[in-house]
Amino acid sequence: MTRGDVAGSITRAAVELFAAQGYAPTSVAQIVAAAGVTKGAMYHYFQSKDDLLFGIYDRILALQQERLDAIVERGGDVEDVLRAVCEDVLMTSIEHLDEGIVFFQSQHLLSPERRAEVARRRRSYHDAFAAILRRGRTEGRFRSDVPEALLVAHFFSDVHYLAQWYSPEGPQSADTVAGELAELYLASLRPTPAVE
Amino acid sequence: MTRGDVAGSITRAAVELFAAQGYAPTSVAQIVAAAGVTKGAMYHYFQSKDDLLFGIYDRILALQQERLDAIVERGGDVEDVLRAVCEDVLMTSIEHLDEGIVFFQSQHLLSPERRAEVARRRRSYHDAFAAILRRGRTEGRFRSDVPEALLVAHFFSDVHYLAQWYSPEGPQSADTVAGELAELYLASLRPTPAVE
Amino acid sequence: MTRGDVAGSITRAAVELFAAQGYAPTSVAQIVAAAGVTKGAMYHYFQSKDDLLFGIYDRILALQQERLDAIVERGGDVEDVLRAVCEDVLMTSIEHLDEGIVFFQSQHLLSPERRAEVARRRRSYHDAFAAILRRGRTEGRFRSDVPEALLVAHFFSDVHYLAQWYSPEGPQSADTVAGELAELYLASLRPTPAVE
Amino acid sequence: MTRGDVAGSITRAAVELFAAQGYAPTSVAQIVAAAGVTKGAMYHYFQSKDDLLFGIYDRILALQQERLDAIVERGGDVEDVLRAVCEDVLMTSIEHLDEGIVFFQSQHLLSPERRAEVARRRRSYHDAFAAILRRGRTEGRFRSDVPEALLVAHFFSDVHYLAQWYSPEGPQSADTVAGELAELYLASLRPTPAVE
DNA sequence: TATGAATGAGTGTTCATTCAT
DNA sequence: CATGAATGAACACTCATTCAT
Repeated sequence: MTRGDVAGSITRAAVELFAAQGYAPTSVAQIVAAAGVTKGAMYHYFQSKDDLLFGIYDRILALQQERLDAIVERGGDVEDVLRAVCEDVLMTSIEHLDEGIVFFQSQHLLSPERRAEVARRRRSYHDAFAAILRRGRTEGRFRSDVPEALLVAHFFSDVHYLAQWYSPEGPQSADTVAGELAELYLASLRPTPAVE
Repeated sequence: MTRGDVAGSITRAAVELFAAQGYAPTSVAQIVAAAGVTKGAMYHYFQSKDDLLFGIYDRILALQQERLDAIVERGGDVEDVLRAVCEDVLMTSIEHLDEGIVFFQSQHLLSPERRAEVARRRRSYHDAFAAILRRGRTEGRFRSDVPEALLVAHFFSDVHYLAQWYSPEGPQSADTVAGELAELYLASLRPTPAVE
Repeated sequence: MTRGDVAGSITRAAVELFAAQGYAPTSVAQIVAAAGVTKGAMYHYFQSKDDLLFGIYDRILALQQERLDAIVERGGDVEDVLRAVCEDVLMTSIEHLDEGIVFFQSQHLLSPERRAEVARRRRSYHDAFAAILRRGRTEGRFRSDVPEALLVAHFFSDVHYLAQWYSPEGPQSADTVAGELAELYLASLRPTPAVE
Repeated sequence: MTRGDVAGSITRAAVELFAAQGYAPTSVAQIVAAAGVTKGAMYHYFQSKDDLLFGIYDRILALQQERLDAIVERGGDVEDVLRAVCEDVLMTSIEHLDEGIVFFQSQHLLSPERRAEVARRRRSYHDAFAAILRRGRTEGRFRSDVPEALLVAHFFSDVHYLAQWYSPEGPQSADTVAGELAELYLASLRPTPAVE
């Protein structure tokens, strides 16, 4: 392994182990053994086990915010933008299933300060998502009879839940699943006929 | 506390602590202190910390299966049945938010045998839910262009996610949220117009 | 089980378990389960786990002292008496192999007072044995060139060791082994030729 | 204590405590206190309390096998060889009385795998001893009217029993006792007169 | 006599982290 | 940069014994 990739291989080993066993039951000894380095080396690159965990959150949050910003930047028809965002988030989540498992399972194990930091960044991410919904509602394209927060939650629940049931080895490809879930979400957003 | 409720008070304390801090970081000492009993007493009623955790799963699984069975038993229009089931599951989940947090966060910490037992019972629960979807599709009431498993996941994702965002102290009542999420779900199930 | 045999069945279960696993690793719960009684019942008949252990020593010591006294009482040629004693001790030990294991393995686990009591009674037992040796030496029948205590130890070592190697399922019967070991012992006692 | 002797001082403390109180009643806390180290240090060098116990067996078994092999290697008159072996085993046992106590008292407390390993090595040690007996019998020097296994047991019973009665503070020196016990053993091995 | 829930001090063991080298 | 011996506080769990019934 080339120098400089030490931190990377430690992070990779950590994600895999945290996803498989959970954060708490995974010992630092297991991580360094899996990464093929010594404890001393790990503590050279990371200040603590918590640091390792936060690093995972940091990467995912940065990645997702960046991708969403890029799509919004491109502009276009609001439904097209939303569909693109949804499919992209879903695809990205499927590509990083392990990180997703860790993300949703271990939030409460972060140190309080870092949990707050993660919450802040997720909120700002959800806000960017909500802004698209708001635009669609203003344009009369999305239903306005349910609270915005609930619509946001309704989408991210699918993202969250992917790791619980989706398997890359299963019959459905990642794009298919991403497309279908996005479609279901958009279907539920369409304004209901006047009578309803 | 009345005599005989020792096991109950231990379980209640455990649910609360597991939900707030996670299973692993919660010590048996904390649980018994919160329940106001001694370690010895706890180990008189439960064989292990894992036993305590499994007890929580056991109760939720039994409760949910029972409620779903009762609604299906009553019969009626398929959409009405499905809406009733969805609202009931969502309401029940809101009433037991702590248990829900524990349920989805700590599955991997159960002993392997018990994890398998939980998986088996959840599968049978999801199967009963899927049977309703199947009936609706046969009757032409629900869309047939996405896999059944994905539709099941699309619903339970909302149930799962409730604990992540819903707060009883928030502006929305439990029934409102349950009604709205059920409505969004049913909206996404309706057959798409021919042109789509 | 008839009333009054409760203590007996507890003792039997205890001997078996102590012999198989040792005193310390055997829990009171195991003993009462094996005996088919409750803890309360056990503590009705025995004051403590130590009491149970001492009961085993008490029975063996009483039995052996009694048998040795009876044989000495009968009198006769000193070598015949000694041979009879040796064979009897060996036979009795084979009949109570489990008790023997417990006896030699768990002495140090008795409470100090009881350990002293056991030591006292063993000493008096060994003294009675030594008295026979002394008579044989006085009569010029046994060698006098080694300390008496060593001759006593040389015999009881065989008794002690039986449980380490003898199996009732093995090829040799109890009497054969008892006879052979007694013979070896007596052979080593015979005065050495003048030249030595 | 010089650095690097940590493991040694732990082992020494353990032998002493195990011999005095038995394995089970001796706590790891007692051992580390006696050795003047912390629990963490102990668990750095030993995987478990059982590991500590097995280490004691391992050393004795290796030492004894080695010494016996060396004596046999030298060759010579069979009775001289046997006497040398017996005296050496007895002397070594007296020099390591504590280890001997632990050896015979705590075998059943080893983990099953390790108990099997100890049994295997003791058997091979006894086999080497039996080979000398066999040679003596073939040469007509030792009696052939009792089973070989019983002759082996008859010797090791004395070794085993030493810790029960011999005290270095007593009147007899180690060599005297070793010499006398070896002599008694050899006396019992000599062929009986023709009439028998 | 007998029960069994309850005690509480104690057990062996783990583990994130530190620090002299 | 990296090591690995050492720390020490915490952990889940056990168990002989008691006592109200």
